Amino acid sequence: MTINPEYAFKAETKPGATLEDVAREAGVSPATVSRCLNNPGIVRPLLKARVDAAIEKLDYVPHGAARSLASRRSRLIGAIFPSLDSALFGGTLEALQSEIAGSGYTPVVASSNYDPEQERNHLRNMLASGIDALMLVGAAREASVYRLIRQRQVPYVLTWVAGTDGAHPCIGFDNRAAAAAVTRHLLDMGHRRFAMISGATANNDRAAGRLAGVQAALEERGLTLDPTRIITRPFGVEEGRAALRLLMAREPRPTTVICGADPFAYGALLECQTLGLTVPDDLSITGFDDMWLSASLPPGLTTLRTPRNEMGTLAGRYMLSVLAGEETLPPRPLDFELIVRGSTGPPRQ
Amino acid sequence: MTINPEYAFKAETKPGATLEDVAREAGVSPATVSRCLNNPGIVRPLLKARVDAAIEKLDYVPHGAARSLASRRSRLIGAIFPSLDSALFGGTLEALQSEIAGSGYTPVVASSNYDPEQERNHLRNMLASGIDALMLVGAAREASVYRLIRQRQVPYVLTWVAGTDGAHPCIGFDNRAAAAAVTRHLLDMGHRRFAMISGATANNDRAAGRLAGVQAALEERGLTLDPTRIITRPFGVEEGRAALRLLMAREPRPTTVICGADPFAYGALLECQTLGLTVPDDLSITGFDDMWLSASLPPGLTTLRTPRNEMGTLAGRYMLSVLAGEETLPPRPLDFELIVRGSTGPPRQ
DNA sequence: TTATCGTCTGAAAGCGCTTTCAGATAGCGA
DNA sequence: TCGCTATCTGAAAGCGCTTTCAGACGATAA
Repeated sequence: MTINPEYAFKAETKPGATLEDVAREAGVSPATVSRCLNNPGIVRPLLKARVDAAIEKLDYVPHGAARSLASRRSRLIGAIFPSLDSALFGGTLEALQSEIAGSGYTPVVASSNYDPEQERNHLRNMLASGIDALMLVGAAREASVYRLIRQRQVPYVLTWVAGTDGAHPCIGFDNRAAAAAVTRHLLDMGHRRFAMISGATANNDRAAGRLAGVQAALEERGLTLDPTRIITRPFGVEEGRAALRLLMAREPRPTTVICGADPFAYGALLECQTLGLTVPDDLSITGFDDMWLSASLPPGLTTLRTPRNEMGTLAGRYMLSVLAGEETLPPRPLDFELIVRGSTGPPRQ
Repeated sequence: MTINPEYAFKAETKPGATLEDVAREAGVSPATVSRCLNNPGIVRPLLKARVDAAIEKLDYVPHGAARSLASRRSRLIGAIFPSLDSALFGGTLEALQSEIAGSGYTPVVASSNYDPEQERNHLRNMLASGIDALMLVGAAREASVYRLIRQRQVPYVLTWVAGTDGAHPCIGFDNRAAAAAVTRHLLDMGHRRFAMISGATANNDRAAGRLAGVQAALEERGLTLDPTRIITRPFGVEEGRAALRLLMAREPRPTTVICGADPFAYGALLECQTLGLTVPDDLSITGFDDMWLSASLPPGLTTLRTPRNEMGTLAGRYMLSVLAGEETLPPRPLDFELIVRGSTGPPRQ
């Protein structure tokens, strides 16, 4: 394979026309060109046309850094996710991105790998690059992190959680209530022996909230979730599979397993097949998030659909509105929806 | 819920210490502070310590835009993906991000929704915000797009494809060869009646390459892929399901279905269950990419593992190295690997 | 026609940092 | 002790744009 020398770049300065060039070409002052760009309509149509022509002719692209410096706005919005390689947060990011793109903002993203230390580093980086606003996932983090953000006066919004009692602007849903809804669905069908496969709850208030929701709903009916019936694992199909095997190895077997995330449930369903268990007759299984396979994987996974795209969209809209200087209150907690499919049914007598 | 007034931001200017403040505090010149930040080691340890203390004390964070403007580097690397809500490109993004994070670069990302028009817009945006380098997926796009990039002298790299005959720096694998490998595996088992479920090939050279690879491998053995045996669909499980139903509705039925992406294959496998077909005895099925469920979904999906994380890592490394001014040649095409699992076997007599 | 007002344009001052260039300082040999 | 070189530091000039301020211009009213 021959290497085309055309792309043997050096790290050089880019030439490119400047606003001053455009001004000269159009026979106006730089100030006018700037106005055409940022506030057309304030400039006389005739001049505007001349400027537009000059821009076109010189193929002018404004210099972002210079703009940011002079205007004190970077047009960059930061977003830090716990992970990006699952479709879960990808949907939120995608939605956020489309929402803000139209307003000339671009997201800068980072993934923390569920590690507070990494999150903090990315945050520092982003603050240094002058992001105008920030989106985070979850509320559980050290107070010093929030202090850092507030000190820089960067508007921020937390997603995937709701109701921090007004301490932070949140755009999300109540994980606890959602998990309780799942649990009640099972209780109503007559289940009494529960087990749960949960994501790690340290630094993850979503997972913690879901666990707490299950426990609370059980206690409402005078039941408790035996700690040995709670398996905590990193998210993943194989992890769900292994967890289910563990749970079914001990008598008395649970009649239902609540999974804190869909991948766990996929694994659990598949393992039931392996173990020769019939779902839902031998065991009811529920997931969380209604990811792309939940409708398809037989017998269809009963799961809780979370508004993952909506959160991205609304978070974007919220930040844009704050940036526009509008008085904005974050919306109430978003709705979730229990999707009942074939994987849940009454327990066998 | 009461709203805490603490976060009723306005779009205000941020105060924050400047480099000059630090210089004053440390009793040195701004130039020295700048050097401490960008080129420590060139400055006397004693002074450096004083500066560090001042930075610490004032809680100074450098102003990214000012830096970019003065240094002509934004420390931003652009990445445009066709989509972000599948785990496919998420892995690449995640890997890219970790690779460049250590060097003080941050990715700015966008998703084009497989739409060239959107891709072009994002590109313009990114060029305007002064990205130092750019990662794209695939090679198929209008020449004018590449012209735009070259004109701005922005180093770029294409991923998920290989070998554009040296026209572009690529970090990826040969989709055509990969698909041919899958096909030969099936040919060697004795299959002769093939069908394919393919992603849309317009503006998607990965999908096109995979299709071409299958056709080429068949022609090597004197076979052809009947156009009516090729179903083209947007990626998705349900789409794969529907496509399989179509393919099996017509006699003579194929003995094997090659899927251009794993989600198709998941759908196909599930639909076989519905139709009462035994895999692989009645039908062999293959996927592409070895996504997270391929090992778990019974009977295990034979698929082609693509180096999706590796591409992110290497693309990041390549761009960093170009930015560092090193003479860099992009690596040879990356390896792929055929993962044989239970979903393929010899055709029934 | 002249005075007054409103609208639009241009001049110029930065935004906060990097980087060149020249000057200061210290170290060394003679 | 002096002069020279090698290091390190500081002064100052921008980087390309936004935005304030004042002035120019045309239009309207008297």
